[in-house]
Amino acid sequence: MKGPRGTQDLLPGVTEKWQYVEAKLKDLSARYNYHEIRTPIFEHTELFQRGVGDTTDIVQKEMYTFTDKGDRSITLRPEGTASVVRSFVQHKLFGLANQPTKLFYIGPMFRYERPQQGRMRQFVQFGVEALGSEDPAMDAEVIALAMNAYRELGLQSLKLVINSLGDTESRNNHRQALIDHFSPVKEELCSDCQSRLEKNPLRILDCKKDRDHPAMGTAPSILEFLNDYSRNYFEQVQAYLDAMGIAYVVDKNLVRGLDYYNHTAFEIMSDAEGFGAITTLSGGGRYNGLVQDLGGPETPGIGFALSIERLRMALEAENVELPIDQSLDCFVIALGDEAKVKAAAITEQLRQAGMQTDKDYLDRKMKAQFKAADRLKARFVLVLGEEELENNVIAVKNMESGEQENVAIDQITSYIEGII
RNA sequence: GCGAUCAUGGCGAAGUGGUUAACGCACCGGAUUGUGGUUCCGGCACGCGUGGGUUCGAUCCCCACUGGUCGCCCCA
Repeated sequence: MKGPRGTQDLLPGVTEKWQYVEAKLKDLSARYNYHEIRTPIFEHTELFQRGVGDTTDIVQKEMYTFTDKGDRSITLRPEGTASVVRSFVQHKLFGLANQPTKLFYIGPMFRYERPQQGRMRQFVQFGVEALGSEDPAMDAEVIALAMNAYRELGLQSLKLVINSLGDTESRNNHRQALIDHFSPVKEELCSDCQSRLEKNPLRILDCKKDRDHPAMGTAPSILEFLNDYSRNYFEQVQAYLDAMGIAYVVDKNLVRGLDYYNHTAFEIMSDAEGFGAITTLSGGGRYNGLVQDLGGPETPGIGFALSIERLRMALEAENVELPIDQSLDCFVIALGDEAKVKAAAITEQLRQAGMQTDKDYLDRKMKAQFKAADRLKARFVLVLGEEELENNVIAVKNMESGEQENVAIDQITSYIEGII
């Protein structure tokens, strides 16, 4: 038996790394005053159709959708924002005293795709959403948080790319201009671009095959279509980033795959060696119309999401060692039947006193028990044999120094507490 | 969804149309009747992703399926 395609089991040895990363992200969120929200991993299919957008790849071909026993169309969430906004509206969080509402989430997402390194059918995203503020400083805060998530874990080779998609008006005007621009030469474009023309004309600008087509150079840029408000907003976001000392590049061809984005869009990519075709670590942007689209009051929002899998890939690509303590305080060795019983009691006593303690359960020879203790990185080995039992002591060996001494059995816990 | 490639013990990795499927690491035991290392000796795949087919006979040939990886698409 194997797990379904595109899924993975996280086993002891790596779960510790995940826990470390997750704890870091939660700590980071707390410092920026973002609070955790947990939403269901499945939702009504309609939420994503309306929220993410009917024309997106996610909705058109990547969703895990099924009908439940009550004949409802259900979808495993492919991303986090739609659910968070739905919850924000449903529970009327816009009415709370503290605004903007700053939320973070972490959990599994599902997309039906052809898996490869860094692209899973079930993957874990951490993301934040700030709802209720249309301040360029808010955009900068979210970007800063995203960058720090990587920086604080030790990553160096990062590239922050930003762009503005403008407000809805700017965006739609630009889209139409692109369609007008490329339609006359549609037949000369590659098949991908011909379908992009309807779906997502901005993508054409990114095409590798049609890079040299004459229409490329003359294509209208989004920046030309930004109205005054949009242009000014984008400039202010950059001013805030500059003030915070966050380096970025503006890429006017940066397009996000989800329909709800407007104004600020950004992506963080890894420059590290050994990254394949997939270099995007996280992405986000502003979505001022989404709350209203999902039935709430007109409320601006901005957020981003990162994949823990890709974050961990980046850590490995940059050879970042996470400071994970895998040692054990004590390992108790028993020799003889009588000692075994006493050793079990002492082990339990040490554990209750807070020591990470283990013992042998395979009736191994003393030598083998020492090897086991060594493998487990035990700091102290406690040996209880017939001699010790007779004298009511237990031998305590410091595995690092090699020193060993006998300690009275009824003193053992306080003795260990004293030296640990 | 399209194209390519791969699949042998816990891990890495040889291999051949035909008696007992190399080797390395790890693990277990012994040399060393109670101390972690080294060395030496021994043990460890009724089995070569799954299911069919070809054949006197297949881990090795063919087909399908499943899964991994890479590229495209797209993204996190």
